[in-house]
Amino acid sequence: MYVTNANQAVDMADFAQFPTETCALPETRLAAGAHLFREGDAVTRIYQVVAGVVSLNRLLEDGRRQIIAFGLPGDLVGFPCDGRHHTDCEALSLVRLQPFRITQIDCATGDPVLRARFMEAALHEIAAMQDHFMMLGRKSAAERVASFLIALDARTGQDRDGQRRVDLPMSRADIADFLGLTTETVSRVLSQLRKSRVIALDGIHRVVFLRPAALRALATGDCD
Amino acid sequence: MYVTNANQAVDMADFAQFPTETCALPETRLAAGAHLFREGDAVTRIYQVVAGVVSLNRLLEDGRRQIIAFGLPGDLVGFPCDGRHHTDCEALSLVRLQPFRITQIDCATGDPVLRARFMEAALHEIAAMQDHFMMLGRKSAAERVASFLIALDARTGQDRDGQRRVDLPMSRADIADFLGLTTETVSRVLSQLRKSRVIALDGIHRVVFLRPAALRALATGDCD
DNA sequence: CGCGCGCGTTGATCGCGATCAAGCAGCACG
DNA sequence: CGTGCTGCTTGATCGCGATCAACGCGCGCG
Repeated sequence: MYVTNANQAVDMADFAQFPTETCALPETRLAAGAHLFREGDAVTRIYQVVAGVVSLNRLLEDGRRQIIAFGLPGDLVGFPCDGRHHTDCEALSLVRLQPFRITQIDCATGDPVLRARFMEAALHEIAAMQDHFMMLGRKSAAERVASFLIALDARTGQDRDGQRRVDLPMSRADIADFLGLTTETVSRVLSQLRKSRVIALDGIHRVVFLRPAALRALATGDCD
Repeated sequence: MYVTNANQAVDMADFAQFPTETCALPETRLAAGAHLFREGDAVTRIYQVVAGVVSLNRLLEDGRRQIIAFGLPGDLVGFPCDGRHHTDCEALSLVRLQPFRITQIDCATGDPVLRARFMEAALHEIAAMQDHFMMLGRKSAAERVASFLIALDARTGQDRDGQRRVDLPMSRADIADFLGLTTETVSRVLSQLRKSRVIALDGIHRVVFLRPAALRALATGDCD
């Protein structure tokens, strides 16, 4: 499920473990920057991300962008509504995808086990989006960035030398558009966290958690 | 389909038209201010709002509140995630509700038609939330209020003397918590729209659209 | 009728994050 | 090796919406 908070970190990877007979469609690849689908497109497939990262975007006429969710390995993307996609989906890196025919989801026909999984994924996505709402509507810039790092850590964080490390596979602009901020503000908050020894930056795209408790307190607003 | 934008205004009222045998549960009522369920509660029922309005809320430890959605007549509320509710649900007025057993939704057992309706409702909710994201992340205060009025009009607006009218069944504080603003800002924006003759206020809880086109332009940011 | 209370409105000020701008680091290219 | 480009960082300033405060209005109640 989508990058939003820790309790969403249910492992969906077993989706891919369905026998290929039920999948019936070969894995596809997408280069960084390419679009998997766009808002308004008719939905014929839904996809499970096998490797890489995608973003689900909404655009306003004047160019303002909001990233609804990042799709990480295990996530399902492409939920239809009235047969149409309601976001753009863009690859942020080289992405491998397992497609499923939308007809396999329809209630009349289709595989009941796959359908149940699909339902479960949709309900998890709703819960994940609810956390994201709190972030966008009520949290400060620092709280948003801290929440984001913690959510990403819960999904893809690694242990190394007893410290948590997390890769940021997306640009600062992508993070900003996800959090409802600007790239400048994201950069400033990360610098501030670095200066106060809460995190360290190991290159642009890797964060080391030096004081995870402080980060967690910041994320939930308990720091006052 | 929660109050979010016009293209969500699919009529869900036919949910209630299922023969009572499939419902099997009697309609319930809830007084204004009472809670239907709270975050963390085990999910045994989902509910369709028959009359009145409910809000789905998230709270932060320090009291900050975000309203995820308003549940208007026809809407389904109480989507489970891992068997738990992930929001509070509070009645904003006297509410009538049609409960459904969650077991009727499970894939193994349960009514397939009801299950398909439930799936459709969940997918619509996802799409509606995506619009709300753009609102919270990227729109100005005036754009948020205008978008809200237009979305509410699409759901519950009335024609009267050739003018659209819409009731606001919730308080200014509820609107503010839905839009990620403060009550003062909501009040100021409404006053501004009134002074510029875009809307008129017929009492505290009713808005008349004087210049719907201007309101629509404001909502989408086309006014520049 | 007087009073208190909750909710909404309006005004004054503050501060966070956006905006505008400059500089820097990494990297592909000839 | 130099050059240009792109993405990230940092600084200076601005403005929107939050905050703090006062007031008005409707309404229930003694």
